[in-house]
Amino acid sequence: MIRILLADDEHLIRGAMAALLSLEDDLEVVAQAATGAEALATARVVRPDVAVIDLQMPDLDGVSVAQSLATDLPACSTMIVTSHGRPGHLKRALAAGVRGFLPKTVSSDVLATVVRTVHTGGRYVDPALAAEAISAGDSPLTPREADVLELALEGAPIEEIARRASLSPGTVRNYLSSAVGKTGASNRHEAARFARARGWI
Amino acid sequence: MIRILLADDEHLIRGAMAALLSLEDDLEVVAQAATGAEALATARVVRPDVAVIDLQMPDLDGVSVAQSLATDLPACSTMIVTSHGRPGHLKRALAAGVRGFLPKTVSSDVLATVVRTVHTGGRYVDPALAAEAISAGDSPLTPREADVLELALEGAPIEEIARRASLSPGTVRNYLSSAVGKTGASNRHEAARFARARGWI
DNA sequence: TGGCTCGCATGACATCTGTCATGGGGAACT
DNA sequence: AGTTCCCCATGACAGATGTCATGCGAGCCA
Repeated sequence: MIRILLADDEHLIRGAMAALLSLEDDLEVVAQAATGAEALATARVVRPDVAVIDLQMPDLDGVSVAQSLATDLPACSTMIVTSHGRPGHLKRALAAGVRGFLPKTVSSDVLATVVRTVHTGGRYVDPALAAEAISAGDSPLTPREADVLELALEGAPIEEIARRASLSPGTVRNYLSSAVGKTGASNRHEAARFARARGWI
Repeated sequence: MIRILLADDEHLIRGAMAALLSLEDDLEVVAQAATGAEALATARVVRPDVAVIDLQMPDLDGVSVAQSLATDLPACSTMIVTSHGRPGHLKRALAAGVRGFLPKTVSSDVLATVVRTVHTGGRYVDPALAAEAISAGDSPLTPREADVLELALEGAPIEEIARRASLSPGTVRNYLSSAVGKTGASNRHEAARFARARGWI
């Protein structure tokens, strides 16, 4: 019997997935969580065999949870399911030791199969997401460029970005300018959206 | 027996919800669809009692589907479930004749209950979403302001917005300026995000 | 040690944007 | 008929932004 921890902030989805996984004879949902923190806390207590975690949750995102789980409970295999899969997430997830990565568009038997796969030490990444990740390529942004661009996402003026990044406005402008050049965008907002779509920030 | 049509682009979610609804004795999922168009076509054939539709789908969004269903199949009650509920959506949905509006954070028995409620002619709107919609208030934007702001969402420069809206750049700047004033933002990008969050565009 | 890249910063310049004043035409309401 | 609002547009000005040249120090690698 494979013991599963299920984490998803959407109660309906979580309950439904639990119902669905429980239909399988060899799978058992032993715990559920609605937030990242809750998932971590619960996992430490119930020590599941497999953790199925939603990528986007109110507090910690799925990748952070996976990272903590990897060190806390090395015996527990983590897999991530997501609605909107961005290439960067996949890369970060794999780096965090995630063994399975699926979009929610897959069918339920795929989910069950992957649970079994990761439990036996295997890996599974959705082919479509993998292809996307490869075609998106590596981020050409330097770490600081990515930082600054991320702060620019919400449309804040440069001065505020500078404050939040503890940089001078001139430096911020340089980074943004460089990022705009690298993305082929015509201004920082477009660049920020572009980088976001690629999962670079 | 209440006959249900289920539409959601996420296969996993759809299957899981179907499994969950089928656990209820008086509910039966008679059809599923992965896109808005598919949902419409299927509904015309199977004539369900209740249509449970996801708000965001690849082609038509849930509200458009609801609108078509309302004229095509007046006997069919439509309800919408969504991950990211924005006030504007709720308003549009109610105007389109939707009888139920739920976030996916609700529990499964609420879903089943609401299916029964709308089937007997009742209405149900998630209290939290309703409160949000009320507090967000009506859009203060004029139609053209909203148009222009929407085009500004992706971060395009003014000149491109002007071309796409068939306006002069000066006019675009005026609308944006007005919108920025009304939203209390400090630039058009922030204003666009703000308006989007409110469901105004 | 000498390049190399990166982080950080400044200054100058051209362009883009936000703001304001102004005005004409049309629709709606009083 | 007058008032008010919205749509559309122009012009002018200040401030924000994008671009470029330039510089210094730190870390990395051959």
